[in-house]
Amino acid sequence: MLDIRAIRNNPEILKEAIEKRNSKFDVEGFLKLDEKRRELLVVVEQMKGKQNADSKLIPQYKKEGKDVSALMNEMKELSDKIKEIDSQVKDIDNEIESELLTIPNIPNAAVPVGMSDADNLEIRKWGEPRKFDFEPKPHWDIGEDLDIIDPTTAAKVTGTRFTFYKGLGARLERALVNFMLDLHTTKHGYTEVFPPFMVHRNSMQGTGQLPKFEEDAFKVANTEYFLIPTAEVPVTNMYREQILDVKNLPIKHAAYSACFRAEAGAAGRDTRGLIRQHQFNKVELVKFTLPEDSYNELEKLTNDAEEVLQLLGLPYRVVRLCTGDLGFSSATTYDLEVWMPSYNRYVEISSCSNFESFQARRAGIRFRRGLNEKPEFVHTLNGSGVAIGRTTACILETYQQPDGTVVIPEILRKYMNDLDVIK
RNA sequence: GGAGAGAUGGUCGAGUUGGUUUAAGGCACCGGUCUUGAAAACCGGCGUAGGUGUGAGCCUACCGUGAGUUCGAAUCUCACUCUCUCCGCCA
Repeated sequence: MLDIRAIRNNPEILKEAIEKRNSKFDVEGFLKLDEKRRELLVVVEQMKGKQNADSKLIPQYKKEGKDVSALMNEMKELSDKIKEIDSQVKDIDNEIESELLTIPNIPNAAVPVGMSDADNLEIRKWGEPRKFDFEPKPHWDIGEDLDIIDPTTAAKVTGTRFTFYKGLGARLERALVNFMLDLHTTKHGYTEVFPPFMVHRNSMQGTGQLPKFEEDAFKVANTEYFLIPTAEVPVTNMYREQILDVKNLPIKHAAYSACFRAEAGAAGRDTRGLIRQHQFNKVELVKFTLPEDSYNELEKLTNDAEEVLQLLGLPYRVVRLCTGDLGFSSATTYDLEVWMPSYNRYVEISSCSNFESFQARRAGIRFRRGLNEKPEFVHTLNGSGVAIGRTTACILETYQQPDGTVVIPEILRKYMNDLDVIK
């Protein structure tokens, strides 16, 4: 959510941001509404002032034995008028609030202007995609041949875009979770949390999934709960409606969770394999920082995620998302894209974003610089560190051998009983 | 799921025959006086949000959330949420 005063004082910035994002919003109409609200407020607050003052006279007059019926009548009339204007103000407030919730964040000035992912800017590359001297298989064939990934049974039990991991496949998935959590908690200084996998509506609104993108989420029937699309939601909302102690900043959390996404609108895309599932595993990194530190912390967070891929020996590149590809809540996003042999291109495996105060304002996450200072909004950041299912897919493809077996990356072996090959 | 108790500013806590409570008071915290320094004591300050004004300031709202009664609600009514205690069920 943006600061309404900032919009009022500088509407051009918002108009420009909306256009760059290739989005739509009636800024002028919004400002008119805001103006109308303030006009009404001036009137009604003055009336309330009179009401407060006059109502003090009533007990006084009564004590003096005066007749108060005329005054009472007068005040009844005033009260009715106040109620009427109050309800108008309330309607406008609700409208302003719901419009504010649909305005996307303002991209940082360094974000390249563009229409789609084709306009994203490559920042750096790490590693060389492997050259195969045999015909490499996609991970879904490797998984089926080794009997470690089984979407067919999942389709029978649940439906499409779900999978069973079996045997060493399940073990590999679990090894990756442990490896990533260990790396981030011991070497990078994040505190581990294990969050609820369902949250209520306000939390979804706090991080920006609602109200605009409800069709992307799974809602649990007969409850007001949503399955989390990412651990970002529960972990960021841990501190909602709270004033944080500046001494504790930055707060850094690493969280494993299953993630649930309806993937509405993705029909026909990535239908095979682990790339696009309704349920997948992810280790997420979340930070709460001082406003002046957030961009520096974004670099560090991105590096923390990159190290996962480096240690696993998976070639990747870092791109800076352009305005047209940037997520609704984000001011700046780096995507990590890992080389996926079956796709013959880089595929997103992590998304590291600085939301600045956008989520903090929605969720009411603040800090105070000093005891008598005004509370300010923190900056929130998060990034995948990294998506597990896509990592599994990439390992199977990258480390496959001509005989159909898969070499386990060195760093994972201690998480897999020192096994070196899946066969 | 059943029964009961509760929810007031950073924290503790008063206020519930509706009207000088204008949310008292304590603690914590901040500034000052005193002191070699500190403590104590004393004096002053100290919630959030919105509006308005060049400005000191002024006004309005907020006592878990949302409706309602009333000229007037922290206080009365209704619904809901959450917390605690006990019982039941359960991994």
